Amino acid sequence: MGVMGDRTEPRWLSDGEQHVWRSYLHATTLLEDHLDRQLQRDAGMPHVYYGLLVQLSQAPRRRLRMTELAKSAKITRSRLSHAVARLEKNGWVRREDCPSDKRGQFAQLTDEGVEVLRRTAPGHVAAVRQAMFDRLSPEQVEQLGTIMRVMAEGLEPAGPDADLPWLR
Amino acid sequence: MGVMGDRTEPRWLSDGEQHVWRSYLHATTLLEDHLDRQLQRDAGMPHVYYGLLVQLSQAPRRRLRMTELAKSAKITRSRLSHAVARLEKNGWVRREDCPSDKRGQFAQLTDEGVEVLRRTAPGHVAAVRQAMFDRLSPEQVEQLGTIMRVMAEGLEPAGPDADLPWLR
DNA sequence: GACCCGTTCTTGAAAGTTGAACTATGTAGG
DNA sequence: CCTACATAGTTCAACTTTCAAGAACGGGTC
Repeated sequence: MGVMGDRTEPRWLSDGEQHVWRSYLHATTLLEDHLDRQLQRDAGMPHVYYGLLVQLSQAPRRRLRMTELAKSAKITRSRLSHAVARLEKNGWVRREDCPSDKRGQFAQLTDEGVEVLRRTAPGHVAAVRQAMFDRLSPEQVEQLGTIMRVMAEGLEPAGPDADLPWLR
Repeated sequence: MGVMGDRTEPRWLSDGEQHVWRSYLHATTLLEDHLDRQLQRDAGMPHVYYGLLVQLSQAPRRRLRMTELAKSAKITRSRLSHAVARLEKNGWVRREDCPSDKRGQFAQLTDEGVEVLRRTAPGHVAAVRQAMFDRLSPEQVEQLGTIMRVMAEGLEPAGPDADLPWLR
């Protein structure tokens, strides 16, 4: 295969593959919408913001540097800045200067933030369970885990030659 | 289990389940981000908008009623209105009045819209293939299809008692 | 017709996201 | 010290999404 200007017919998806792809899109968008609405209603924030609180709650001293939080939540620093600003207004997160690096900021989960999680986590887990784990057999759960890990490997940013595909 | 005010300890996710859930979130967000960027770069629109053009391209006379298009793309009518307005500005979609129902509108794919798809579809398919089908075994693809279908069933809006869970 | 109710689609404002530009700080080399 | 460059985080403008009205039509019923 040439690197650029490849004029050969692309390898379209087979009928089966198309069907799987559509099912994938269907299910993932429905689930993300469902969780977004559930959390917006019960916790007053979108799913991504909830994920930020969860990350913080599991970090030592319930705080993380902005960049680390962005990486673990797989969002841009820009997006995180806006998100933390909003969560700060709600009183769920507090910013703290990093003593060792004056550029740095910690995002720290407040007690109120912990309380929000304590109050809303059960409903969220129930939603996840109802949509996924209560409907799949143990074998399917295991298969799903394997499949998702494989897919993630191929998409890992800065993964093995991720930005140097011409070297493969 | 009580219907409301259930004070029993919620069924938290097991370690294995948590791991699968994280892999799922990780993979799906990475893939969606990847496709969004790929299409924004190569086609000048986000993934959802691209999906709208695809739906239209497969419809008879390359047109659909707004509500049907919204349903098949699983987005709200409001969102679709804004999206079609944007696609119309690009010249890729045209609105047409419905003769039989004066409230109705058709969204019709223009020749330019077809051309955009023709030009960008190969790259998009390649991205999907590279992220999913080239990395999974045929068995895994089949497993994924089954799993996604099962999950979608449980999330289907207006599905079996979807909004009446207390009757189950 | 007049009324009511449901459906179709649009609109406007607020919230969220993106990518690029920008500030401030750290780090390495001369 | 000074320059050059990298890193951490924010900000701005453009764009997208959501939510709550709202405008217009259709299909009854009286």
